[in-house]
Amino acid sequence: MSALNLYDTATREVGVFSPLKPGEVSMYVCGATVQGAPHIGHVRSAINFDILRRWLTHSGYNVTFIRNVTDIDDKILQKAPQENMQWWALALKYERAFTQAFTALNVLPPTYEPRATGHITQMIELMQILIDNGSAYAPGNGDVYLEVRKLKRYLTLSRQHIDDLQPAADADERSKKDVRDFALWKAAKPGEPSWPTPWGAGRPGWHLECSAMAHAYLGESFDIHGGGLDLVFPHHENEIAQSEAAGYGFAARWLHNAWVTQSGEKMSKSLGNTLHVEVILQKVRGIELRWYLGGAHYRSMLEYSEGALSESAVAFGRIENFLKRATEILGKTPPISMSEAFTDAMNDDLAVPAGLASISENLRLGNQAITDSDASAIAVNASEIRGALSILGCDPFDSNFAGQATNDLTHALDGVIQLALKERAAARERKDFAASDSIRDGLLALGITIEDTAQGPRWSIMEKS
RNA sequence: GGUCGGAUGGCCGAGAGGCGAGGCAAGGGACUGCAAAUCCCUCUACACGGGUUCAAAUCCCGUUCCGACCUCCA
Repeated sequence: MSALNLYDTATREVGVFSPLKPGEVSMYVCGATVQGAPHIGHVRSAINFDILRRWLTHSGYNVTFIRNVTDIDDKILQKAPQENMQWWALALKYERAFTQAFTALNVLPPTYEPRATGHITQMIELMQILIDNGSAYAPGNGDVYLEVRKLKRYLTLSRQHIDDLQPAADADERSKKDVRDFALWKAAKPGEPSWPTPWGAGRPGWHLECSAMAHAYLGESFDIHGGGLDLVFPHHENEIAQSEAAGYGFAARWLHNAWVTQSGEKMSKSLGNTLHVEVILQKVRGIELRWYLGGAHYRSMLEYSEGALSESAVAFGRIENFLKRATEILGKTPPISMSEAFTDAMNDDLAVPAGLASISENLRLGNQAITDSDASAIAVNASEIRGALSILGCDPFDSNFAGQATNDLTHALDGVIQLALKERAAARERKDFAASDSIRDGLLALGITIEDTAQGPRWSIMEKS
């Protein structure tokens, strides 16, 4: 079996993944700033890292997966009065919206999901270390800054040079020693929430929380730090700066997912071209949206289009249909197994598109096996498809997606349809095709499709398109 | 100005020196009373101009166009 290779943003190379501790993987992924409803770009990121996590777990690692929630920041404070809410109520409202979206898309809950506001103590401890060792300074107005010129190295992840950066818009901060210095802690303005610190009351700067929380749950060094490509600078650079200045090793490997775009442009709140998960889920099922978003390579931009989404949903339906038929023929849910082709694809920096090609091959062979009534070939291909789908988080047998499959109503419905099919069979027997077709058309009008197979007619309920 | 990504067939989307990933659509065929589903076959590529090489979509140089980040972002 091939070994897992992963890209590293820091080296810009794909290399063999070997964890710091054998058998254990520690992962920190930057989660949402809960200031609005999740759009499909947000959940794409979550899905990408969920696939990585599932693959690591499948590969035998014990994965500790931390994904934070940023529940205090400028935008949250700014939006709260607009929605006529307390900032903390707004934050929790959108945190729930994210959780709901993740559940609908079968994103596994993280091992732990720390909130920034719950880790002020750890942030103060970190700032104390940074001030004590001279890396940070408090000018006395309640702010605390990291002095970037003192760092041994800075901007190595994004490979920029400090003097080449465009001057910041807020460069007129007089209390900063250098305009590039960034805030660890922001002094509270009147009416803003604040927490007391030795340097004055205020609230966390954006970057500090991730350094503090990664340290709290994963220690001084951990295996993988992930997030969206747009976090490379400044967020991740500043996390590195804080953590390394404190003497920590921090992340051994950096993974960044690319964006969902529309007309070539990144989906973002400021552009107003966002597509909320909630809205898309009125068009396709969660499992289909996940199949679409997870199908692109995580480092490739995914150009959203409604056509591509619905095409993708149809393609997924074909796979589901095969699994359903295979299950009927085998008389049991096919067990999960992993094909070599899919394994190799995933080990090659999570080459999901190559993995999809292997699923297509399984599907073709599986359908052929149904035609040939070759039960063992049906079983092999169904199991391998299920195995691949389970890693992609799109296993239709997954209890997160099941539920709607079998219940008393379906059972009753089956009985009713069987009655109709019996009438239809009789009509076909006497070559009264007008009658048999009117039964089929009648069922179709109710959203029930009839297919005649070698094993007899089978029915299914049409999915919403 | 600095840093970085991209341009592949009608469409979507991989690949990163040699065998044309895969899917959708299209055309043909098999199966079927007809459908549906499924299978088989066929077809169309690497933005442009140079170069390196026995061999370039892939490497190098240049050009054009698109996009991202430069302290709000997944």
